[in-house]
Amino acid sequence: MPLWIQIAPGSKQPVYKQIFDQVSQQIAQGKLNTGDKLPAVRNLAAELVVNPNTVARAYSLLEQKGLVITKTGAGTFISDPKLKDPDMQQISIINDRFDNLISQAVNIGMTGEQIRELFEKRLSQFNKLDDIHGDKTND
Amino acid sequence: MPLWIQIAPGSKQPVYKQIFDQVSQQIAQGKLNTGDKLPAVRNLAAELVVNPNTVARAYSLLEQKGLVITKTGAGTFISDPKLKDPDMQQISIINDRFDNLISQAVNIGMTGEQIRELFEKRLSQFNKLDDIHGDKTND
DNA sequence: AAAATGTATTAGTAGGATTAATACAATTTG
DNA sequence: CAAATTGTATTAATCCTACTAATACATTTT
Repeated sequence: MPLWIQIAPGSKQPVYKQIFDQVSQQIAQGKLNTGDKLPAVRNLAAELVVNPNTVARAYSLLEQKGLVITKTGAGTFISDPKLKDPDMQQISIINDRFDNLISQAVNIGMTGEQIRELFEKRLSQFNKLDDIHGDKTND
Repeated sequence: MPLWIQIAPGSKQPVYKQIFDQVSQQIAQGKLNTGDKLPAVRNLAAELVVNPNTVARAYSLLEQKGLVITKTGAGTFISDPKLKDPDMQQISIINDRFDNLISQAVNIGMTGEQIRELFEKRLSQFNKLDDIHGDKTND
């Protein structure tokens, strides 16, 4: 029972995200280490009194972020520690760049729709390349 | 009858945004010029067969973006000539920035869907500047 | 004062996000 | 191999937010 997770009842955050955040945090804090096994989805679900699917969704997100590796029948395990915090830090940098870019676009008079069109056009250039990852597309 | 606005019935875009976009565009194209008066909210609403509040919201957005000036009792007028003719050079700079940003995101392992998710979230934050209306921020 | 205009408040509606119910698939274990 | 354990997939119910509507109010013009 290495896991200490608490769900805030009246929180604005969805439950699956609360689980995701707390596990992420505990990995970052070193309370969970590579190879550690997370509770089975049904077990954690029972403990938190939520639906197993909600836990499964959190685990799925964790795997998507590279924080854990899941093997059906075996369990869900903390993965390599190298992919952890830097990822989140990078994402917040990317968010800032998006804000800045959108702000510039708005300033020259573009509407949200026009900005989105531009973005989608550029993104489609890259979509071919990320086929290599994209087998777990369940959002 | 200076205004030519069409509402797409099955569009994904909300009506108020369609109105906003089309008026913006007509300003950019020079079909509407500083000082021109927009139709009264009730008149345009009747013409488009939508609720007056929907038109009012579009006008409100336009004012928020600095494109028009509204005076209760008088009407709504085109204001600022700054945002005409969206600058193509600027747009190509923005395209470059998008490429660069997407490239960075892909490099840290994000999928196209994840990048789009981030982008949409930041964009919606920008569109959510409706707060100048009233302080009914009761959420 | 009356008419014309935009504004504010409240309520109803639709669609997406979240969670739940249930069945399925893969792995482990005795 | 068979049963138990684990994660996955599919579908439905629920909840929440954004949008639209109905109505009353405020300001300016005439």
